Amino acid sequence: MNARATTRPGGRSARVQQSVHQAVRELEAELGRDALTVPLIAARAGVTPSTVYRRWGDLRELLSDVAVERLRPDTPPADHGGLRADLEAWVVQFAEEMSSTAGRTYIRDALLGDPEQGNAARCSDYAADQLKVIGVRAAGRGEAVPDVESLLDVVVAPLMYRILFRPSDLSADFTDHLVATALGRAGAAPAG
Amino acid sequence: MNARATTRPGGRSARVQQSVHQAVRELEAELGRDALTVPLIAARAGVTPSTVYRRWGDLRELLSDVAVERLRPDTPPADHGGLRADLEAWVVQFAEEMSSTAGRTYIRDALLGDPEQGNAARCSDYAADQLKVIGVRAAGRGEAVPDVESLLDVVVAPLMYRILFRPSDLSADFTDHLVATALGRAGAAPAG
DNA sequence: CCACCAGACGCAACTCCTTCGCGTTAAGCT
DNA sequence: AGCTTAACGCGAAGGAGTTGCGTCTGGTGG
Repeated sequence: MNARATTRPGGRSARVQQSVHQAVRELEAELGRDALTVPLIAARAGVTPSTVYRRWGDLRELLSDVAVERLRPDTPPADHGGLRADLEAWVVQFAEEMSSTAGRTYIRDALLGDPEQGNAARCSDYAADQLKVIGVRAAGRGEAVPDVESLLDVVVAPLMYRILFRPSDLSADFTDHLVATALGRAGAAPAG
Repeated sequence: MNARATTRPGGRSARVQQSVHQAVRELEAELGRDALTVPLIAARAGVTPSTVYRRWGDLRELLSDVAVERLRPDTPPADHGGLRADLEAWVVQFAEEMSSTAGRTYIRDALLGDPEQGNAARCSDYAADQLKVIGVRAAGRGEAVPDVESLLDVVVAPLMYRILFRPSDLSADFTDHLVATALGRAGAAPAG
């Protein structure tokens, strides 16, 4: 669950990680993200700051780990009876989560605090997994489904690009346009 | 040139900004990016650390400004006599620059140190400007050109998404596939 | 041309984050 | 049960980040 391979996963190490992560979430809710510091988190978690520094190396890496956890979807995508409906619903929800202030902060934290980019890859895997579930379900209905690769390129990538680089050019029906493009049918005009 | 509007652009302020930016570039080349600190940069620039903190507020915001400068293209896109050739050449060069270690670092810095995301938007504008030049040139030849919006969605976004979130799935001929898709002709299979 | 005003900088002191060495504890293994 | 080693606690030292105050520079109105 941590970016660094916990060579000794049992017992105390797991408890420390658990309590530190929980401390981050609590303090973030109470004081706001900008007020977070390693000594503060360590005190809340009941450990010494040096422990946090040794395990995570940096406040940003710790926040990156926590951010990835919060970006992990907790439920499989909803079933609306058809590929297009499933995709549209999923993209709308995904866009709302990711473009919110909190979502953008989590994305940035996940991207930034991880030199190996393992956490960023995990974020993409979360989306790919969700899309795969939708695809398998549609295939079970006999529908023709685009592969996950192209969905990532055509739907997820443009959405994330706007969230990260062009926040002013993100509108509601842009998501519909993306799904329409992905399914090879003309949809709403690009909303930008 | 700075993210914050320099209310007093003339004279001393401009000199300070100039010397600080140059100090960042020098020290980055000499010691590496991770060794940069505000006091170090300030000493090299011949100013006090408090000046840097007051103007930029943070090391990350300063690095963000410098990163955006380095991401700005210094030359217009090369003319290869046709839209497809121009696009392919530009995408290849863009991909090489952005996916390099230095390029990724600059992108991350630009994204990170800027709460307003103004620097990130400027990065996107750089790419849009280059694409626009290519488009205008092609239109002058009488070629049909896709608009910049769709090029950003179809070419730039998937590329940046892989660079940021899926660094392992980025291959050389992926760029060819992107251009082929953008120009509405089947190209190489997705390389990933 | 001169005086005034405001923003920017230098200086210095203070807070606290960050690092590191060393001793202790606990988890995994035989 | 005993051993090995990774992980944690503790404390000290160094350095980054912050702030108040005085000074200086550059823009502005008389």
